[in-house]
Amino acid sequence: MNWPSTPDEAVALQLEMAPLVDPNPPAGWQPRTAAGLDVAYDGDKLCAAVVVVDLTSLETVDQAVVPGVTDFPYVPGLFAFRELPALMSALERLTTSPDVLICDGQGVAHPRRFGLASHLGVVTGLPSIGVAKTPMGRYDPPGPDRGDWTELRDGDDVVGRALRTQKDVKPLFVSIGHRIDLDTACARVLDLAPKYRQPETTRRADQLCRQALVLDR
DNA sequence: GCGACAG
DNA sequence: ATCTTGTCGC
Repeated sequence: MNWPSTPDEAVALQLEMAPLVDPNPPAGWQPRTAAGLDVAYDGDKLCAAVVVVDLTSLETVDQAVVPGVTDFPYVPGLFAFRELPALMSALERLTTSPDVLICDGQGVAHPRRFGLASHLGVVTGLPSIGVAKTPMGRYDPPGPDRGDWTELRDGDDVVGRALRTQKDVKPLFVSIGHRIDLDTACARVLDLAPKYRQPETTRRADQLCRQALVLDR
């Protein structure tokens, strides 16, 4: 199927692609770098940014920003269709391929098990993690300490975790995107968030696309 | 029928 | 997402 032009077509594409999500990590996979992705908006204009970070030192090793326009309106459940094109072109401008994508939104914690992180993962073939600030599902509050977590459920399915990345700070909602397991996904998110609620990847991508949006006008 | 609904 | 000041705390 081609790129959808209506919400109905978008839903159909998600239903068609959801079975392509692979919950198994690549054989012997040991990620050294992680890419954070984010988009900032100004009316119908936007900027997408990707920042690649070394998982051990947390230093930025690569980054890219691209301008664009909003094609798709924001519709809950169809968020990916708004940001995916711009994020893909930003990814194409990196000089090296990151080992895992850290996405600002859900992975399989989604009505059709195919949120932004899963969509990006399947399209790129890269392992991906969904890290959302608000849940799409039900959960009980995790304990107050960094690393505490509870299950995020959609009906009877466990689709992710409510993960506390800092003591007494609102939890993040982590779900697998593609080619990764939930334990590993949460461990890497904690690695990337030693000091703040959000992973360093997301924080830097957020900062980069915002400043690019300003300079571009 | 009514409310809820990633960013 | 974005609109928006000061303020409490490490």
